[in-house]
Amino acid sequence: MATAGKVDRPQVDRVDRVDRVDRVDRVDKVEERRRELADAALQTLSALGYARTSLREIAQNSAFSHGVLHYYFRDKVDLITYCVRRYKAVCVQRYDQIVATARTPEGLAQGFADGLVATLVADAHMHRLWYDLRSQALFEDSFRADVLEIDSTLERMIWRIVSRYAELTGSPVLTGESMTYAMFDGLFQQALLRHLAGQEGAEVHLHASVRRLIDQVVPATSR
Amino acid sequence: MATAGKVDRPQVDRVDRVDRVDRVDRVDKVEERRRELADAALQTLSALGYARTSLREIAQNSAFSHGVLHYYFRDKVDLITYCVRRYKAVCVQRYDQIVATARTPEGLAQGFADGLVATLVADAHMHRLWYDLRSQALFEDSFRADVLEIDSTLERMIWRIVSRYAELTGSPVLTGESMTYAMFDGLFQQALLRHLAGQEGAEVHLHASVRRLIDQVVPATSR
DNA sequence: GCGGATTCTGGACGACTGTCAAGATTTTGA
DNA sequence: TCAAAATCTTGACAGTCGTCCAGAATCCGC
Repeated sequence: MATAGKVDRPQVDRVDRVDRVDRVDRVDKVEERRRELADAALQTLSALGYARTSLREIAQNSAFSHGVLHYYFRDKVDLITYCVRRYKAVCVQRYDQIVATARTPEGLAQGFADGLVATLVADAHMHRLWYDLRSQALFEDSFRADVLEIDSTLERMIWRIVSRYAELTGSPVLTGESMTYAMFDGLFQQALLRHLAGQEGAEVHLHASVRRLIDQVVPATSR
Repeated sequence: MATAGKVDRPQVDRVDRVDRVDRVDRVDKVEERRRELADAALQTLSALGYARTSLREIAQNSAFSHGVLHYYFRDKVDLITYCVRRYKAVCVQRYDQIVATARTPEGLAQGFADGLVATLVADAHMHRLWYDLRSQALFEDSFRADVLEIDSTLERMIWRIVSRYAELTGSPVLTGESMTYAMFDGLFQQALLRHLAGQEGAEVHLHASVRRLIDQVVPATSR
């Protein structure tokens, strides 16, 4: 009868070690199931888009029936919000491995451009979901806070790469954090639409324009 | 009984002047009603977003009942597609007046930045609809062709401004047509989200970053 | 002003939606 | 092992959706 959201156990008299471990296990289990359902939701959303995704469809892409969604999530907005947050986790881990390795500025720039093109092709459905949800945030303020937070995360991610590049070249970065992100995001979004539309040059064009934007944002030092 | 789409009149024996005028009048009248309904649809869509807009809601924002929509449009996709096309017409006329007047590069750059900020604030709902529909095109290929065409139109519009600016300063433009558009679009989209989220600095930040991007794309000549 | 074509209304349809709750099933703790 | 708690299934609910259609209302040439 109790919903999973509020993990309240009546007998909280003796809070010994065992009980605490139990509770953590319980919470972890609930959280794990939530993640499982959210992943099914993300898969469905990235395939159909926000406007055409129903709870029953999500449930069919999971191992459970549609009723269980209301056991782990208050309502649809709660589920989608959780999905948006989860998306961030998947997203950040994806990008950060790009920066870690490179030592030369050329290697970093090339690795960055390569990485963007690679994820453009490999994760196109996930990326279009992001742009779809961000568009929803223009209308529904339920998602807005989370979307803005993810945007900030991506912003910092781009900034880490660009400022690292500037550090390696010894030049300053001409644009601010958010402006830099906005421009790269614009390039990526354009490439995504073209890629999904089947335009052949999309990937190559993205690669070239990313390389060019890097050089534009941190000017080449003549040496 | 006949639907308005296929304007077929049985008696086409004597195609005289009067008949021809008649037909034109008929077509114009149907087209006018289509535009009227499409405008109601655009108003509704820009208020609610694609996912939450129903045909009945659109009809309520017009002077007609919901049945008439299927008299002038085959189905929902047909209506929305028509709306997307109509959006372009509204859109282009809006921007082109920005360029026409300016004579000095400074005037043009300032007018451009001012214009973008002005439309960001005044037409925020229309702009968020555009980004919403463009996101839909990532999923539904019904809209894709029209969306891509509108994107090209906007691309050329931006290019006209930037290349005119370059012409006035005597410097070349460093980036291509589509890359230039993508970057400005990224800036604008970021500003739109922040503006709708109520962040105060959004407009000022857009203005500053647009000015900066202009100078970045066509380098200042020292003279 | 009449008669046919055009335009519009409003209701009905089947399908689908989010939400909920009663009960079956499984897990858990003593 | 057994009862209670947690978890899951299933069916039902009140709406809303896009679509269609019979007929009312309007327009227009004669």
